[in-house]
Amino acid sequence: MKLILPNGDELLLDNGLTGFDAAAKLSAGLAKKALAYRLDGKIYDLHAPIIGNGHFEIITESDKDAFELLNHSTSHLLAHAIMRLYSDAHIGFGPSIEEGFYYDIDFPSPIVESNLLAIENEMRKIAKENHRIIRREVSFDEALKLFANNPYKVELIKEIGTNISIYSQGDFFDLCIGPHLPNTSMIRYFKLVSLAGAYWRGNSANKQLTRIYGTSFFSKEELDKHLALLEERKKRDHRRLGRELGLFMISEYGPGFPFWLPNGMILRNELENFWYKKHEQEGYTFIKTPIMLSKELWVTSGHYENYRENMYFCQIDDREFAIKPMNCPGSLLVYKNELHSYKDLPLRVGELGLVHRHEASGALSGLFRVRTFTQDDAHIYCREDQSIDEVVKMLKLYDEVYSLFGLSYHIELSTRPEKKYIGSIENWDRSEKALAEACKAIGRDYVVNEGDGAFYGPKLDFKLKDSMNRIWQCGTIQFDMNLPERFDITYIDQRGEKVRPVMLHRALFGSLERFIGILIEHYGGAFPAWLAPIQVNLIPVNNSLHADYAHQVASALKAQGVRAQVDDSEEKVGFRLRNSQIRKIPYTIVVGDNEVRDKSLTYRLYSQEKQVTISAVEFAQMILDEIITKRHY
RNA sequence: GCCGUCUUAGCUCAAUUGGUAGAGCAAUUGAUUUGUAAUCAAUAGGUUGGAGGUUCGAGUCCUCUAGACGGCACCA
Repeated sequence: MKLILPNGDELLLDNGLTGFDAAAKLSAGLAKKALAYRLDGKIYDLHAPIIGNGHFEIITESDKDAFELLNHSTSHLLAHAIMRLYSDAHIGFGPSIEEGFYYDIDFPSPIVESNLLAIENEMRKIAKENHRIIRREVSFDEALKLFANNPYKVELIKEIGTNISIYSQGDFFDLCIGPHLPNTSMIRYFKLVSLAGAYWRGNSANKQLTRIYGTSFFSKEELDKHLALLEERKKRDHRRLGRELGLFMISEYGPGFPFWLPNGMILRNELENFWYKKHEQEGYTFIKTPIMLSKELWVTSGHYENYRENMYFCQIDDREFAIKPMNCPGSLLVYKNELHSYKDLPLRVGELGLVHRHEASGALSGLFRVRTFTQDDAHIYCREDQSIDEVVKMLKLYDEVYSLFGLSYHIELSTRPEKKYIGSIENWDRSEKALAEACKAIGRDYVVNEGDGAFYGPKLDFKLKDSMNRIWQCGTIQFDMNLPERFDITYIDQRGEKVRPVMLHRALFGSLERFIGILIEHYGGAFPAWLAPIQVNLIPVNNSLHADYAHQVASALKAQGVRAQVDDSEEKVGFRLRNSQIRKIPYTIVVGDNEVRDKSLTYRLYSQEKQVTISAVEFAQMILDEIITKRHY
């Protein structure tokens, strides 16, 4: 066999030799560190004979796929330990995931978090027993016999049919495609993190199994670092910061219905003002449609038929009303309120619309998933030939806004569902192409989410990461091939004929609530000045000598729109400074004799120790500039 | 909605095998007037989420219920 190494060298091997042999031939040192090998992009176990020629590489700890290999093998180690401790348990799926691995297990009686330690200890024991991890292929019948007492594996075997591979280590074996590490002793630094329920095969009609999450690393340092990160994330949790900073609260009298507190309102209003201004510049007009509209409207829109279960209803006199779960029908009524000419298009109509949706109780989570939220919605009515341009405009706007916050995101293009869709395939193809072309036009990559479009049209979704690395959909751009028909909207073209316009739905923040939740975690509560509830906190050293000056400065700043306050409580400077830091106020200013004498200010930034003294006038200029440009200090 | 865990003062947490609820911070009051992350003292604060049950006795055990948390399912 002729193998091409990463550095371009060639390695000639005899037939039947394995990855181990190749690694040993390359260098004894490498053989020790080898985890698996890669041949033409595909990963194989070290035990596996190398078959064929191609690009060849030994995978070591530094390889991009090493983490996945390790964690997948650790999930097997977990299953091994479970089978030793709970011989009547049945194991399901056990893959590696982004930050580790999990294994779904059907326990005859539930286990609790405190059991994890014993399982972990058993895992360490097995790892040290130094078992070779071996792959072999078995026949369908043999596989059925091996897993006869595990209904989950039997189900899988029946689906796989042929070429069934199993991995074994010591007395444990599992149905698995692999690849795996060569030996259990390579698994050393891991931790079982949590316990949860999960439906077998992700289907809520199936039984719920117990999912054990864990994470595994090649060194203690990496593991410790990861565990420290988990702790840090807890500190940044927007629910905690929301309470500590007085941004919002959620009462048990209104699960999923957040209350906005004074500090949170400042942040929210700033965001809304920014949103209005930005969209005005982009040629949008604005409307506000009623929160409650007659049921018939929702029958017309199709929401009653499709989403009745998640809508709130009420009765007024003898008529049934629904609280809006979406803004589109309202927007369409506005569109139909007058005739439109082709000259009016594109029509960009924005609405910060308050919607209510009955989300499942178990789905609620802080501001991320709520039952009432404000969509920064807009509907664009345009001619078909304008649609790509419109999408390009939006993509640029989205990119500009997300970048302003320093948020990273990725785009997903969701295409026509296999069955549940309306409209012609031809229309779908055209719309999907328009979205894809718009992305290409601004050079943005996107992931295709096959068949994940809404029933009425394809969409681009913008996914942002929170501090827990959880991905949340925020922005969206959607083609709608349903509502224009249902509401029979038209415009008059050059020839005086009625034509159906293209309707695009879009939201940039998605939900203001969710977006603010993400911002809170993203900034760890230390907002840039333009969003900070209090921007400047002045601390007079001696209240009877310096407070007047502090108030003068504060008034001057306030007159220019800066949110400044004076903390002249009867406390030591150190104590007031500490409070200022805890509240994460961007600028804390201490004024004493020197400042009063020189008409200057000595400030320090949040979380920084450096003190800077400048004139009061200069300071005002500086912070105003920072606020206007929305810079992060 | 489902699986599991949890709920004690505004917050963070204590309270032996069931024996009748404590601390720190915050708050209030008083003293202190302070130069870059916690001045001192006093006071007040709780039907232990709610309802029911077992028991001589329940924060602790049981049942129901509400809410929260970690996931899963869902997310127009």
